[in-house]
Amino acid sequence: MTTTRVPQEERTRLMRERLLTACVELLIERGWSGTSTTLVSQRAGVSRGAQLHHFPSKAALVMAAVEWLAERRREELAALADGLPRGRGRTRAVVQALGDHFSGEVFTAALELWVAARTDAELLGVLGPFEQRIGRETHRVAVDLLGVDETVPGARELIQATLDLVRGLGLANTISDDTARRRRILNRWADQLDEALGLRAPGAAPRPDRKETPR
Amino acid sequence: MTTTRVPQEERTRLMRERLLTACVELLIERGWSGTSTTLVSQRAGVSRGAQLHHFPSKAALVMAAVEWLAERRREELAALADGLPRGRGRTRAVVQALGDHFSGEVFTAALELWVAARTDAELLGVLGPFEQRIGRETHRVAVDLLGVDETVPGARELIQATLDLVRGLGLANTISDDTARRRRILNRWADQLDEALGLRAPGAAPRPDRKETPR
DNA sequence: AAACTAAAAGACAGAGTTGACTGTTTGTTG
DNA sequence: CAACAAACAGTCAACTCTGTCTTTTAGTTT
Repeated sequence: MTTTRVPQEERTRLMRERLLTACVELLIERGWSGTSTTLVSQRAGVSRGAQLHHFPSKAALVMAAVEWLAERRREELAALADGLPRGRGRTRAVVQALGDHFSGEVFTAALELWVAARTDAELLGVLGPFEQRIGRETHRVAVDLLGVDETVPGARELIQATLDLVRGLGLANTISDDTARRRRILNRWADQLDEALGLRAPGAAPRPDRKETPR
Repeated sequence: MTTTRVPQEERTRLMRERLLTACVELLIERGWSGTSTTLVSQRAGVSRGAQLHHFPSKAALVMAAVEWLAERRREELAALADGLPRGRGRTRAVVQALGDHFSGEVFTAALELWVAARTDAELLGVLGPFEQRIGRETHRVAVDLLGVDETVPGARELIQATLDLVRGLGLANTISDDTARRRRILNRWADQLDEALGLRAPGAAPRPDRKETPR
């Protein structure tokens, strides 16, 4: 009599995914305080009972969302590498791409969690370690993409500065569309990086073959 | 029979001030979603009725808090100028001071409002113009303090980048104490600024000792 | 001092939130 | 196919939040 056979494992996976996407969508649309469990279940088209079955408390739901978002951020970051020019305008392209990444919806959602975690010990306990890991990974990606030699004194700090800058730009972008300004600032910044890190050798060969790390 | 004579004007001023400080304190301690009107009146030691008399709605209270905070930010920023060395380490000192400003409590409170405003049209309507004005003022202060010639192409963008950078660092500082890292990054960036903007006369020794800052 | 107005207090209604709880359906397993 | 467990549905109580309303107190004005 069972019309369609759906194994439990799959059903669970689907339910959880629906709830988590709904949760993140709400985070983006209505912010942390506007994301109630009731709304999440409504938007996900899931009954309250089912929701409470999969995530017995709001904390559980949000923590799962944190994990899920982290994965999304990682994916988006990885996709960043593709399609970037390799020669002359490399640095500018990389920096702009980072800027876009930190001005997207995924970052917005993360920002909501970030700010909420500041005053929510439970959330901070989960988010803290994740952010630390994501931070390190992002740093590595940036170093990779730019092809920077981190043993040069001060180079590491400049990369960190670059990442904190795009974070700041992302913050500014939440309130008003800041794209044009961001473009200008980041282009200038990229030039600065080129000069300071000798990616464009001062006076001569544009960036001696610093072997590009693959992937 | 009246034991202490307090004119109405003064009473009003005091009440409003108590409520606003309580509101901002709560913003810092419990974040936007943790700042309920009930809590504000409790913390201020003001009855619910009195609160509603002075601020007939939560929106009214928060809007007044926005104004009040803006004033505080202005003051803090103005105080920044004092006590900064004038000669050699000027740029570093200025940049560090900016970094500290954007990592303080006042910034934290503003950040809560900022993020909340993203998904709250009414709040955004009030905060938007304020932030724009404060942004412009901060930019001017930075230009002043650094003594930058903004007619130089690209100089303006570098100042903007500096401010967005400290904003990003401020954001990072909310979750974990980031002081040491911030110091390093900003020192490095200050050197970069000196070089790029010719604040240190070209021809003089370009920063001989890159000794790592202690602490 | 009486009349008037602003300030302050606190109770209350209405809406919304969270999570517990009971019952029903669906898949899995012996 | 019978027994069992997981998944799903929906109601309910306790709590919190906001803003209205009535009442009392304190300062101002004539």
